[in-house]
Amino acid sequence: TLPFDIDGAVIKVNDFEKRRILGSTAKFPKWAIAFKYPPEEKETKLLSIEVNVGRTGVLTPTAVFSPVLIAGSTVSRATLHNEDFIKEKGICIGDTIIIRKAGDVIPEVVSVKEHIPDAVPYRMPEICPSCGAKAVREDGEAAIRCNNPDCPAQLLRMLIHFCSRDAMDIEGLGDALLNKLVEQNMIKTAADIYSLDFGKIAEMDKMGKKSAENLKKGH
DNA sequence: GGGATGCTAGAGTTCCGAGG
DNA sequence: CCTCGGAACTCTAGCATCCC
Repeated sequence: TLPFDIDGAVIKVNDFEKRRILGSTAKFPKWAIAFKYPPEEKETKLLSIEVNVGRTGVLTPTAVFSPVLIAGSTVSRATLHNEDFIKEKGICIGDTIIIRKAGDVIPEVVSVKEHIPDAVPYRMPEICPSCGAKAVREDGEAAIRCNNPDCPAQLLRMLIHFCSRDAMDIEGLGDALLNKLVEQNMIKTAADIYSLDFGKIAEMDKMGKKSAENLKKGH
């Protein structure tokens, strides 16, 4: 009966002394828990599965589906985590799938509603989509990895991490510019950041001027 | 002012290691 | 064996900032 929308409620122990006794873990109090309403679910068609290479070389499949409006925004992609997740759900390209937004934020593939007549189970690539090296799944692991230390996709991810706020905190050097620098072979290792041609960066990118200034400061 | 880019919040899954 | 903590990875919206 509230005059505004809510997505759930927090249920708490209604006694300060009991709260003190219960305490908390490193992340959450043990005396309160979120109660969320089931998220809105929508049907859509799975168009393709993209495979991305992360910083640690893990190959992560991403579902690309027909855009659907759900929980206030249009969604067209969702992570599929790994090969086991795809097998467990029985996901095939062309399927009608059910998606939702976990916590009203993160797009998630819930299940397959219907297969196309000649559906073929999806198989993860045996080579890295970025560098072409053999992709390996170690015993007992869910992830498939590219172990090539010179893989450009891994290098890019590593650089993004290296420049990020939690690491070297180099303002102005974000995903897009780093992507260009890697594509143009101006960076081959993280250490190359410190021997970049600042003038050239400023020429190739309008944001480059600021990046160059920040890099010089950091240097 | 418009376009490009940087950055953050927020939730869930998986994996790994530590400790009880 | 179980629980916990932390890291990695995924997504979009929306605000801030910068340059032309």
